[in-house]
Amino acid sequence: MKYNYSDIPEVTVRRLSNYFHILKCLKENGVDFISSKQLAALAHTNAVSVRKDLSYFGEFGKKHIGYNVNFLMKEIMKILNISKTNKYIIVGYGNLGTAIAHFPGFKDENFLLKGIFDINKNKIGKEPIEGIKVMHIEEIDAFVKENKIKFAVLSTPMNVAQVTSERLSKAGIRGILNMTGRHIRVSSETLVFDINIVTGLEWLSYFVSKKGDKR
Amino acid sequence: MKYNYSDIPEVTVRRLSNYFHILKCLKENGVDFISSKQLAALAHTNAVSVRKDLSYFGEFGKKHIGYNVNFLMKEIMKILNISKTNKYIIVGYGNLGTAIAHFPGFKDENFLLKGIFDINKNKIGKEPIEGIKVMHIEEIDAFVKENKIKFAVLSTPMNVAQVTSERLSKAGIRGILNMTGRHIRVSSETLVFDINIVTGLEWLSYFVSKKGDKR
DNA sequence: TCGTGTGAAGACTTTCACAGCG
DNA sequence: CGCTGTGAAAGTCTTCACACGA
Repeated sequence: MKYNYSDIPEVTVRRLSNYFHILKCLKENGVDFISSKQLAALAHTNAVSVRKDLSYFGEFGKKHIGYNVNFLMKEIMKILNISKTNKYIIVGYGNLGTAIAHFPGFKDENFLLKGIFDINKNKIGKEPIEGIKVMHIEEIDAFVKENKIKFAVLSTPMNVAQVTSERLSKAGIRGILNMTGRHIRVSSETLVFDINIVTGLEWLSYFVSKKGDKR
Repeated sequence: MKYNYSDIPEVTVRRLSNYFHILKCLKENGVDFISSKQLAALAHTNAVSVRKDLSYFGEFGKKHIGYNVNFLMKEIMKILNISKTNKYIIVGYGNLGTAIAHFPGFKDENFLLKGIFDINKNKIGKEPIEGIKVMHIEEIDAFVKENKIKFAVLSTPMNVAQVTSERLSKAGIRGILNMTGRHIRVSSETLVFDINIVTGLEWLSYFVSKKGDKR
């Protein structure tokens, strides 16, 4: 069946990214085909959910056999718009920025780091990664426009999260991955995805303490 | 009205953690009272949702006035079970582990780092943070039991994520914050919260590319 | 038989609409 | 009035049940 993009649940998109990471892992281990049931088990969900999620975008499976791992990966990449390289920058090069710059997940997934920005004089000019220099934040605007950068990972200290995100939005950044732990408000032209590490522990704290109560 | 814990939406718990971070920020800025509408604006949601979320746990607001920031913070801390200190450990002390160990968000929120574990001989024995030594992963079991640690942040390389998480679960860890980017499967005794940075960029990639289509 | 794809039913969440109270 | 708390309606997402094909 054919769906309109507006019919597609948000959660589906997030799970798709999940499936993709699992498929990548399976491919590395030489798995060629996988059923919705097997994929579901690995993704902590259920088979129908997997099939439904995929069915929003097309019919990728073969009856009796399941899904071709490699083919399904390529289809998900098309859907997520990661078939071609997406350039991104890191803004705020402290511990977190360093971790992200070296995180192996990005390299294999067509996200290409193009620049790092900070305000610390001692960091600026250094080249922590082959070909990637740390630049002063004043240079962001020109750099983003010249290199047509769409995505930024925001890893500055909390107290400058808001002002920095506004600058990114004005420079033309279309998507901000906000890891500062502070909420930011930007123009509706720019999308924000929040990753808050502390929230993760709080969620665990709640559910661990509730275990034993009837559910 | 009184609700059973099983009636409470999962999303509500996650938003609660959000509200809490915002309230903390407001308190620092000297704000004493806030309406559901104001809080909603800061949390990227709407007023009814804020009130409904809170109403699952009690009646914390004052009509005509709104919510007392300090009081509401304390109530949310009770709900999330973070009124008393929660001890946690970091497992895998690479770039990401380092970033988490120094992340300011944890300290102010009653999450107390008690130990760091790795297998790298050059790291073991060091004391990167006052009072916190890096220990060998072999020591985890004894340490967790002796110090009654419930929570662990998993920041090892992907290829050892599964085996390490099993070890944590066996040692008695009740909640794992999984930042490895790999899916892990552990006994149902242990809860897992996944934070995958790459998923964030993929989500942004999808929605940025879909902007302009009717929604 | 085994596994996909999918309308329809059911469950869960959000939003509406309004009572209640300072 | 202005703002909270909450049943009920609307909307969204998940699960059921089954058609279909290898």
